[in-house]
Amino acid sequence: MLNYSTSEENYIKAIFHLQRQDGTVTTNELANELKTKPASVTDMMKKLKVKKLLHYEPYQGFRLSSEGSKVALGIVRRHRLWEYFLAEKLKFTWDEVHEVAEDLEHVSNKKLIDKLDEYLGFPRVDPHGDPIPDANGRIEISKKICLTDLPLNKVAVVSGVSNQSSEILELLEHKKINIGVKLEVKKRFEFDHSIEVRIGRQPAFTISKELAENIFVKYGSQ
Amino acid sequence: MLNYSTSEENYIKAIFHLQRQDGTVTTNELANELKTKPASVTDMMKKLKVKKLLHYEPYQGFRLSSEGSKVALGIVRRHRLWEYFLAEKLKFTWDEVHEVAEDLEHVSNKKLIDKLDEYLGFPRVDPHGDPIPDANGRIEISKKICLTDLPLNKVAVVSGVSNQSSEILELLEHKKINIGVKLEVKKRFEFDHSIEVRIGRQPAFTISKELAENIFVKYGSQ
DNA sequence: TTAATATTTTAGATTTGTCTAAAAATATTT
DNA sequence: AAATATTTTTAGACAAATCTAAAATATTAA
Repeated sequence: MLNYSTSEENYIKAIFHLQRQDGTVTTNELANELKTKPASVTDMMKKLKVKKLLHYEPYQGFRLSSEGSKVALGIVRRHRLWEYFLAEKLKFTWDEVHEVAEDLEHVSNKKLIDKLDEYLGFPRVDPHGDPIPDANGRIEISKKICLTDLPLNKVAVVSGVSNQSSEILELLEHKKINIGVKLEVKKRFEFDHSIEVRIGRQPAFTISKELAENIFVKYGSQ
Repeated sequence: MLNYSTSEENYIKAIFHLQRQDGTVTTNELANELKTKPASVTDMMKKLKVKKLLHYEPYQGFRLSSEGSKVALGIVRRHRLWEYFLAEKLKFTWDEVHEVAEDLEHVSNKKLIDKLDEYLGFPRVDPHGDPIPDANGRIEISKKICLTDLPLNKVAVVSGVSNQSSEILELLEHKKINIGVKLEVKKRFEFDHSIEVRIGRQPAFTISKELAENIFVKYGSQ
């Protein structure tokens, strides 16, 4: 595996994350994600195409090649292992780890990362609940979990409802909770086990324990 | 404390290490140390002078300013803490840690480093025996230690002899071991506790246990 | 103390990654 | 389908860090 610059790695990682929402990524999406300009994105896309890390034809958007995906999985692996280390060993809180891991992930010494993995006991998910790719780049397909078990502030995609009655569907329709909707749990109330949920950037709203028990979501970036 | 590029940090660190051998560092010395060209060194020296990290007049060599020394101590702290982590926690051998730490040292998040320090139990020296600066940049002045206790391959400076007899002085003179001479222990022999010593790049030679017990050295980079 | 040699600096070029402004291509609206 | 708007790309510039070759300065040796 060749070595890539910090900048190249950041582009690859961003495409990797945007890809699984769409399938192909656009220039503006990527520029927005990386807080850079569209012209810079085009420049970099040409470079990464030459290096065979992605599929790209002018004006057609881009998608990682299988080599590009391998590279991305390596970066994601480093990022998430460091996040786990920071939270588990150094006692950072879960919301502080991402920023620090953004820097550590670019140290790409394979032996370092594999030994870190071993030291940490081969963790399967990072502090946000995202799965950690193994040394061969394999990542666990995220399983369906009940909304009652979703960690706070973890974006997940609604993937199923167990009770199929018309009553629950009426309620789901009213709350605009459909299959494929991305949401996160903002708060849990001990009193009645109700849950405060937010869809995208809309205002949060509350759903009952009964409803939450019947909603299943998937999370994890792949 | 401002943030410096990886390249700037590597120059600052190299000057810091070369300084304590001489006092002022020359363009060629630094180019050699960093495996770069003299012209590149001059370019960087101008930049670091503007940033007030060093004292420099054309053709006169350079020396870190007090601000530059502070920055250098921060880099050395990060480097040595990571070395300690790699050896102690990840079970790297002492000769592998330097290379990996060269990359990790450039992640300059103060909270990360201070928490790492705490996690490691505030170690005083790295796996090569070099002292680790504390969170305020204070570094332990290295104490005299007996040549019998000097770790292998650790360059140290001869700073004293306990037995002052003319017999020992004759022997020391013959072996060219004088105060200020830099040497390292290459090997210890269990059989007679004799020690193989090397001065600079000259061929190694052996000294007896009796002699070694009377030679004291200082080590640590400051 | 000059002449030869070595060191250091300058001048100008190159690479990487970024930017702005303008042009080209694609999408959307009326 | 033509006009308008949006997106994407190109062209050209710039900063950081490096290099080579030539010029300036310092050191050494005759």
